[in-house]
Amino acid sequence: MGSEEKENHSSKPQQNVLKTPLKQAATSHSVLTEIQPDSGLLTTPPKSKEVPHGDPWTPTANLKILISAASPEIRNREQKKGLSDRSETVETKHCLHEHLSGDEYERSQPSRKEKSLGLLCHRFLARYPNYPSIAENSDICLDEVAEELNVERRRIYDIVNVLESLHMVSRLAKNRYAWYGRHNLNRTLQTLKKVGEENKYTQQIEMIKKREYDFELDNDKNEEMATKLVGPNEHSEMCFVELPGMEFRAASVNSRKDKSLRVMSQKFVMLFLVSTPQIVSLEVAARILIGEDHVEDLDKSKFKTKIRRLYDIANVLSSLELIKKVHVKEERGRKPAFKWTGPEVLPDTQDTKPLTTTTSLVPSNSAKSKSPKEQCSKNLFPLRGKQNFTRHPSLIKLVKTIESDRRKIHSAPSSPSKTSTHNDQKSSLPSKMAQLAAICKPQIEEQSRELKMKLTRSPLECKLSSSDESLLKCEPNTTSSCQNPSLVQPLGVLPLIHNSVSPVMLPQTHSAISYAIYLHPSQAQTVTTYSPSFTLQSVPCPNVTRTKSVLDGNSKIPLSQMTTGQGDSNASEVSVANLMAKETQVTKIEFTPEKCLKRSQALQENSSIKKCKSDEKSLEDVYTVSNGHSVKGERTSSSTLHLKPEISNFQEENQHKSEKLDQNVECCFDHERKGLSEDKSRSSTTQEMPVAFAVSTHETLFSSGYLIPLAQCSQNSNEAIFSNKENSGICSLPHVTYSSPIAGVIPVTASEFTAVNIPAFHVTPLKLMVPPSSIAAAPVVNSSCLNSSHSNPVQNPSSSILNFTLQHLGLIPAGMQVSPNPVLQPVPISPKQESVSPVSENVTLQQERVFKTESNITVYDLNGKSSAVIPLQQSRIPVKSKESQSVTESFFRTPGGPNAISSLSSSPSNSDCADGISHGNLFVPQRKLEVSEDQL
DNA sequence: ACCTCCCGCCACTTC
DNA sequence: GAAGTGGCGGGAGGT
Repeated sequence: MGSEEKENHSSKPQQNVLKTPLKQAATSHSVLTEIQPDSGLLTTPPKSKEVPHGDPWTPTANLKILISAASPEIRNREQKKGLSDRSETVETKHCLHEHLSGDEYERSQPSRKEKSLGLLCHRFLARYPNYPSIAENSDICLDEVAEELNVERRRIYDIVNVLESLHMVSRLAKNRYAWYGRHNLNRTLQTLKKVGEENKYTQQIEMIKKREYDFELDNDKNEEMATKLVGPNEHSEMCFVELPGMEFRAASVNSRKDKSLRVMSQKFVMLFLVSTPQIVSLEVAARILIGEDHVEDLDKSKFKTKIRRLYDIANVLSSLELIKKVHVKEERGRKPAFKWTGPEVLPDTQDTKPLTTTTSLVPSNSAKSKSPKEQCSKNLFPLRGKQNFTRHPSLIKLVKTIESDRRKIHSAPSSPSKTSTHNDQKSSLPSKMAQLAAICKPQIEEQSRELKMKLTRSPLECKLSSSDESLLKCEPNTTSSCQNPSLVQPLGVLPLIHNSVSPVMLPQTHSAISYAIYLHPSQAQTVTTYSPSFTLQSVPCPNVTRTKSVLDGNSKIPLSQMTTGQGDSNASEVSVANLMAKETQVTKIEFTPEKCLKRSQALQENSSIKKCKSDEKSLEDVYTVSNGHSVKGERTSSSTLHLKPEISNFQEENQHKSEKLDQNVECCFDHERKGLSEDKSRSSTTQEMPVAFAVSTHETLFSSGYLIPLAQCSQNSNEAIFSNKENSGICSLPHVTYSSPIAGVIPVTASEFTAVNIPAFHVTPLKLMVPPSSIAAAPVVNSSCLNSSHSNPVQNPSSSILNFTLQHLGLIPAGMQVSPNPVLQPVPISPKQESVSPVSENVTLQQERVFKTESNITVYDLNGKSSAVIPLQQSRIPVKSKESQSVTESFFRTPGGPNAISSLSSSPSNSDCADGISHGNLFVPQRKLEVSEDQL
């Protein structure tokens, strides 16, 4: 969407974080003007107010404003400079009014329609990139936004709440949210779909429909039955479904969250995802939502209120192009309904496919495998996160300072729990993390040194201190790195990552058990030879994931993958060095190993996946071994959660693209591909990887029954290399939890991150991030030892590490070496996966499923033409539509976007599922419904 | 008359 | 007590 473009510009770098909302107001106005299609406010904003006094740009207010809008940096500057407070803002407005003629002013005051939430949401979305790069600072200051958009903050809450339900934003603090864009969208949708399936929404929908039908027939008995049937599922619904890594924020919001728009929004989305014709009428949705709360009281007022809220949600979802309005025509008349136009969600993939599973499973598992209640992030994550994190002594001081600074800087997060706050911040700010790391690293290092000198060194401390640098560097990456570029969102991931990754695992060879090899960070530094060739530079969060690859003992691992992973890591690093200038997101590189690991973890969590059990065990073993204690439970879950979602996205692609390859491999490749293919410009693509490095796909099968996260190792190695002092200078990051065999696990508190983050706000972020785990792992191998077959300096470390690892594990003969294929190639993104293209306007829904049913839903296009016939209810025997009719989508449809296809494509699977669930016992009379699309 | 849904009151939270 | 959040529903604009 156009939003993306604008977003890219508008999106502010982290620096913006400090920006004062008010100050920007002037700027914001200008921005608004640009953005607002409707607004007649093209006028130049008040000069004096718009630009901070000292601001050099002041003279050409308009021009500057525009520029500032386009240039985050400028805006940031302005913000920093600006001291304006509310009064200023107000004045600015007044000035604006003055400048405008009466007519203009009136025009500026949008009509009711122009004030619609949907439109507002569009403007809001236009301010941020769909796929913000890690480097980009995507903080959302509600005050600023409200001013810029010239709306009351209350409205912004409506938008933000819905976006939050999709994990497109998360609350960082009072008045501040972090913008993730669509990075997490797929994950979220998958999770929601799973939850929806678990909640048997399909059944509920059918029950409600049946009820209605019965009601029409004056059959009250059936209605009662239906109600009862529906009732059982209701229980869990009120919980807010969170993604791993995102949980803290959401949970922290407040006690009202359960009733919040967020939950409603999620449920509403679930309804679409689980229903076969992905059309949900407001009435049904309202009833289900109400039903969950109280089935009995469907009183009109409540129903009305629910409908109102659903409109609010629908407007936002429509702006996101996830749904579009249609009308369902029944005998009674036509009812407002919405049709899912968002990306196809392949929830089952995870379960079905172990490989992909990793990714998909993680998120889904967390949400799905567990009861809805369990899913509630509140219950699950917060504690873990906190518990797991232990603040390194050396950091305490720094942290305190930072925290104090932070308080000064911005209001503390309103979120209830302080702990949550820490977590939130950590998780929420991947990019920030990187920045912070860069900023803090030196400080931390110094402090750590001092502390070391003074304090008695426990082995752990030593390790930590030594590893700090590397760790710091790594973590951000790790977090962000989450294999999927899309997943890059650091926020959510970080916390988990820390947990999971941070533990440094010592290589242990369990003959039969798959395991991850982790080296102690300290070792890594010590042992690792710094390779100059690898220059760690501020890189937009490299996607390097610190994954421990756990492979299925049985599964074959193509060396290529491993190689690929390495290559990726290398490539990512290299690319980083090369591309840094560009600020390309190249850094985002996914590592197969991680995916694998994640997947395995996910599998563990997800009992449903049977194939992976062996993997799971292996993973557990790994964790156990690495940590020395049973950390796996928590960490695994957490890590799994984070990873899964990310992976899931790729999984989808993988499934489509390469089934022949080992799933793990596929995942990796896909990720790589995506990563390679993507540019910033392509942010629109679902998968955010701006730059992907193509890794040679040659499949070398690793005969050993073990899956070793070579890629990770490689990464690690590289990272480890970077971890050297030189590197340390470059990036610093908060620690993650470290586990040493001896010391055990040293958790780093989320607060640390937070603390670290604060400084970052001020400082230009360094982006190089390396997963701690990777670092840890890498260190073991000396670069010298490793370089056996490395044509590229860059690659060498990874490959060497890989070989070393393999040999060490006995997976490969000592003499044998595996070389990573570091071929960097841009990979074209499959159209399908490109979630959104700004430009797209009309999408044709190609195939609607036609069921052999008496009653079908007719889909009408905007013109009132029936474009498709859709079975109102899922029939047991779906027949693929022969008539695929196109429905013109009025809004910002992304042509290539997954949406069009997705919904349709997904429908079959959904129908299947739905059939299984819903049809199993219930027979729902089908009525003939007509669905017509309305313009939004 | 009904559909939409903006608007803002006000309760609840958090600081 | 102030500010931030956001539930809630009156009621107005649209159709």
